[in-house]
Amino acid sequence: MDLSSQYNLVVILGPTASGKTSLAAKLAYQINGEIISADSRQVYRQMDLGTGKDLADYTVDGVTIPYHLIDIVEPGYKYNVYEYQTDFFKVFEDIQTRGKMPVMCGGTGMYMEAVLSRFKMVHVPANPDLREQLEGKSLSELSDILASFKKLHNKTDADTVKRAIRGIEIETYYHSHPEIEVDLPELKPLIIGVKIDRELRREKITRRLKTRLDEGMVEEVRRIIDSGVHPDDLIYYGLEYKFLTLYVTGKISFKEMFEGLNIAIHQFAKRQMTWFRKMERSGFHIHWMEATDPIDQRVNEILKWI
RNA sequence: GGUACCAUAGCUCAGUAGGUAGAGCAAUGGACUGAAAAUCCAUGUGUCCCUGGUUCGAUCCCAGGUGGUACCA
Repeated sequence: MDLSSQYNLVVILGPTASGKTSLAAKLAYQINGEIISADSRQVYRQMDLGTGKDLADYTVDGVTIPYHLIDIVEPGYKYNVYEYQTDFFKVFEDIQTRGKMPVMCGGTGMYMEAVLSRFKMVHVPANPDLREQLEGKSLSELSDILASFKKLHNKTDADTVKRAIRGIEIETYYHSHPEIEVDLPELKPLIIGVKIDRELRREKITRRLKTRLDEGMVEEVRRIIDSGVHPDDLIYYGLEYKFLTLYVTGKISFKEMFEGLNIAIHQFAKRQMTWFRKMERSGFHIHWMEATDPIDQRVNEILKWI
């Protein structure tokens, strides 16, 4: 009997600093798998230390496990859920074709859910006529227009003029193409969650932040800015890139940067857990495992389920 | 050693004409469909430093302690 017939995807999720990458790599090594990253920031090239890429984690016993959707776009670009979903399924089918097991690993809840819930998302091209028509309207006018639609698809936050216009654009497209259907592959996922005690998680985050600063995280940000990426674009990536850019451009002191960033990462980890709990409530079964349990023991346990 | 000022939430501080108290930050819970490491919503938190006095009643007034800060010696 083919063991891989029960599941066609393994998912490893968890908050930042839970050690999910090493677990995913070790597991992939055992099951002839390849990793599909689900991280909205590791898609960017050059943003290594700040996004915690830890590429060394993908090497197990001298073998480098193939990984995907890391280093695929340039800093400054605005990657999004739609692109992620498209890229994911492309890679997913490719891995399947080659007879290997896809292992999705990451902490970006919305990206993972867009895949697991197979959100209906199609390419919506820019609509120049519509954009011209909406030009000059205030945010509240745009919000009213957006609200007047009987929502078919788009539920994005319309908190800036640009996003509101894009929202209207997407909504308009869906209304004028009601026949559109998306055909996504069936998923039979085994979902593993790595949980870590709250206090331990905070300690690890702070320790890791210090290490990465020692390793040159400030220089990395400086280099990216020098290469021509506008500081504002970097700030919008949040966390490390936000606080380090503010520090590098002299807006805040080192102390303010360190303390503010440390707190922000703690808050981020909390939000990640909120998302995972919601996924459970909405019907996804997550097998939780303790981050502090020996990694081989955890891998063996997962192997039993597969 | 003397003088002055201070002591209230995890932190920084406000306040009570004497009726046991409130902001910001932090923390915690939640939302999330095209920037999601973003963005947004909700919720607490207390020997008001200690002891005594005045008072129906003291976190607040008075006295003494203790600790801190500044200046003087």
